[in-house]
Amino acid sequence: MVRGKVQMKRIENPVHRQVTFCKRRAGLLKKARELSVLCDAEIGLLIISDHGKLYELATEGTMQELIEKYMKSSGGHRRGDQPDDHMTMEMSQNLDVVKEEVHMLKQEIDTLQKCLSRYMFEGAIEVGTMPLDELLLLEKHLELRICHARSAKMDIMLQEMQSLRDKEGMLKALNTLLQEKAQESIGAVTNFAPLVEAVMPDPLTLPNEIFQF
Amino acid sequence: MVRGKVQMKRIENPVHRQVTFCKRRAGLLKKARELSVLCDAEIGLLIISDHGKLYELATEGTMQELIEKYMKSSGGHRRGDQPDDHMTMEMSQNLDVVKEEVHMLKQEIDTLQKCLSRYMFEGAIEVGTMPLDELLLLEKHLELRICHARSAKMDIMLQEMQSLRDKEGMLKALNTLLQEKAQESIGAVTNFAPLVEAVMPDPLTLPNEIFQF
DNA sequence: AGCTATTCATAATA
DNA sequence: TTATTATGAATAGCT
Repeated sequence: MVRGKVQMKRIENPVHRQVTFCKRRAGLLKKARELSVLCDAEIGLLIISDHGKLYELATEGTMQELIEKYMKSSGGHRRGDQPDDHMTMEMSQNLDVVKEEVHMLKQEIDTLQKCLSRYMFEGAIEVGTMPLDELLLLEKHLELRICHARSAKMDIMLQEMQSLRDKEGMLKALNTLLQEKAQESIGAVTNFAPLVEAVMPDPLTLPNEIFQF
Repeated sequence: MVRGKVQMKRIENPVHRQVTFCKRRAGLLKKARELSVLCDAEIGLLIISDHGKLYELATEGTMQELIEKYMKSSGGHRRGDQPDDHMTMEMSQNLDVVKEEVHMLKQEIDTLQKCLSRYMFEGAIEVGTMPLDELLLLEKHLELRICHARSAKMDIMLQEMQSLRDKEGMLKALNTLLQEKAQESIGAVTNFAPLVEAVMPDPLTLPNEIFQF
């Protein structure tokens, strides 16, 4: 059963990965077909597994035809309007530069993801290898953060308490009013119990000491 | 809300169709990216709406590269190609696609960096805006991590204590040995004070209760 | 664009 | 692979 949110990173266990690949591939193909039918869209889907096996879906005609169509609509360039040599060279250089940039960016993302997952999840794993001074620093850092978190929590809870006290005041006023009205209409009848407090002790009027933070 | 099973046929109402197309297209692209990441698969996805608008996804490199790959692995029958023109067109399309990718990657880096700095340093800054449930979760998470850090610290300190006790034992043995030798060589002289303990009380022999954790 | 009540997809497991 | 099932995700119908 699905425990917790699924981590969006490569599944390292090969068996799990294979099973998940099977299932999600089926799901993806199904969704693609559904979108195609429901919304009258043309869809081409290529999936190459990590073992290099190819799966494909083309909702209308063949993949070849779809690729032809793609070439036409995505580029705007057709066979015929040839840019001159200068243009071609410039594009080629741009392409290299941009591809290089993509590579760098991907590396950066990789690093950041590792860092982040270390900070978010693997707190337990690497402390075993840390020297004492770093551990003391980490402990201090965590204590500080927990302090901040608790203080924020406290703020919220105090706000809520205040709002509850406000409600208490309003209810009490209402209570008094109702009591007066009741006594008015009943006249001679005395010792009429308060309407709200007669039912049960109002938790809002309990002493504040019960709030343990 | 979703009433009953969705009929798997073209949605006739153009507005509904457009809305559904948007939503499901986003969902399909997301699922495709997830499959690619989780299972290390290479995926190409082309969607052409009923109005002829093109949407695409290539998880690794460009759509063109993927199509090349597809051509090879699926049979490799192409029509008579004209390498020069084809090459030019491909580069031009590559450039657009790769630039798009750069944009996406930069956004991802931005997100990751924000996340990371939140986790590393700015614990105090954004907790003020977090809802109570997230705060409680954060507190728990931090408590767990501080537990691990403390346990690691404790391990190191216990190891050090053990090593100190070992040293204590060795020194005591040495002390005894020296004392015997001294008594041997001096002979008749009695009440010769132990060599080490005469200088100052050995801190290693103090009771263990001074270690306060 | 957001918001929910639902249906759907799927991770872990066998 | 397939089947099961507890859960997280996706989304249809409305605002």
